[in-house]
Amino acid sequence: MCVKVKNYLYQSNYCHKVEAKFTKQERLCSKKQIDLLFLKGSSTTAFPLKLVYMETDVAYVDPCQAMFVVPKRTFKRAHDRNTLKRRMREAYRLHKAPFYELANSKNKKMLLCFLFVGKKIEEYKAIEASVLVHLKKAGAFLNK
RNA sequence: AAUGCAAGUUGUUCUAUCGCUGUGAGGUUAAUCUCGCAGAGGAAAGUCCGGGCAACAUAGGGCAAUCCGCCACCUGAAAGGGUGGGUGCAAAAAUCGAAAUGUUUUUGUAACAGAAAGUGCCACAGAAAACAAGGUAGCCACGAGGUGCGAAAGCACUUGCGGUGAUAGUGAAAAUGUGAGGUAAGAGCUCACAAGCGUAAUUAGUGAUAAUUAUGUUGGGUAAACCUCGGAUGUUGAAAGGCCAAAUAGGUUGCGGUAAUUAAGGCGGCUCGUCUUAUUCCGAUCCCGAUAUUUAUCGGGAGGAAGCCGCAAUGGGUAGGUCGCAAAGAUAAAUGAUAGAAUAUACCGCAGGGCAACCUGCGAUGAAACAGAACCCGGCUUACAGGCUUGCAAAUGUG
RNA sequence: GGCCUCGUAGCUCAACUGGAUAGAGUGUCGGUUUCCGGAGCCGAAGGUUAUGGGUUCGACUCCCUUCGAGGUCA
Repeated sequence: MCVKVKNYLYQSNYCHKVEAKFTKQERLCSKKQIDLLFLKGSSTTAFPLKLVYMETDVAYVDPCQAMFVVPKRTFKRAHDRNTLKRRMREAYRLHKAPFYELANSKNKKMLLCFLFVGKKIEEYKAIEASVLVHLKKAGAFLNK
């Protein structure tokens, strides 16, 4: 009995935690899909970031896949690029849950790509704000 | 005590929440979940060197190419690094001396083998930039010519002739320096001394090298120009290389079918293959004949191929997976984000001490340098906030 | 990850085997010509030869260091 209760608890925890996870399946890795996305996807900007997005019907995409890009042209140092990517990923991870629910309810699948357009290293809060704006816009696209 | 420069060393810690990568155990068919463990530097950087490792090549030797280059010892697999010494150059100080110079000491510095094997180059200026050579500067009046005087010998003057390479001049650099002889004037032309260099011998030293003696010689610089000498290196790099099974359209080969039949006999390794004879078949090719409209159809002969379909094999291409691969380890590339707290230093404020520079205590602020592994090691180079240690520098304050 | 090439006026390129004020076109500025503009003609400015060292009497050139740009690989 005890084990069953424990398992139940774990499952309930899992339901809460899955909202804030970012596993490998949610990352956009396939080169073909990336090429497609940049060919056919539409885009929006809100200052430090730019979002390129697109609908798909690929089987292995659960609700969405996302990737984060910082151009080497503006940031020469590897560690600057790393910090920016980490901040972007973190912001997306914490705020993606409502977007996922929307997508699941509409039965649609999305590919997302966040490009860093700014030329200075931005603080976490600025990035978080722009990610929120982008997610709202993508949600509006889903609603259409 | 503070300031600057150089070298060495160090290059935050703790808690909470939510995560990331790998891995072990457990549950589950599996996806995945839970728990535990591990997870970025002194340079991970530049890729400037040297290895390991891998594949290929390889009788032996040479050429080419690249790298290294005073000596001894220590360290290292090697490149390299360290300590000490030698030589050259530069600076400073001391000393001898009238001075130059020399000697000694200290500090810094050197891609520090060879320019006397050979080739090339050395702008402009200058006579000349290297087997020497020489002018309307200068010096000379010996030789040659001319003029004058003179009986002649000779003397004097002179030179678009001649001699000279001392002086001046050029240049980054000018053929070793000083003195004497010598001479028309001069010149290593001769001699003495000194200096440099080569060779040989002896002595000291493990050695680089130094000293002495003998003998020869006066030969500019450049090897970070080619080059010579000595030493080292086979070539290519993880996109190396091994393994795996799919899909796609070609190529080649084999078998079967489309359509290649049947019968008899011979031979062999005898459920099969092959040969001969007779018979049958043919849509591709060639030849002949007939019909008709260029084309097409029909008949006969030669000939038994090519094409198409299926299966299998083979080699190459496209695109993957996995091993290589790690007590960090991926392949759109992890090692984090947020919140709170602690402390070092700097700055600010207040108080105390001190003649002063400054020091001590309390409060507020609260990590902010350079920078992110991709096969692994060792070195080199470059970047670096603040702390600590050591050395040097010039000037100031106090005692 | 390995390897290779390049960096010169605002721009595009020269400068021989080290030799002297680094040159040409274009652009800029000034003058001239024209009623005005353009074109033409004349003249001028503009360079730390990417950076910092070294070799040499002398470096765009040779050697080393760093920075930046570009290319290439089965």
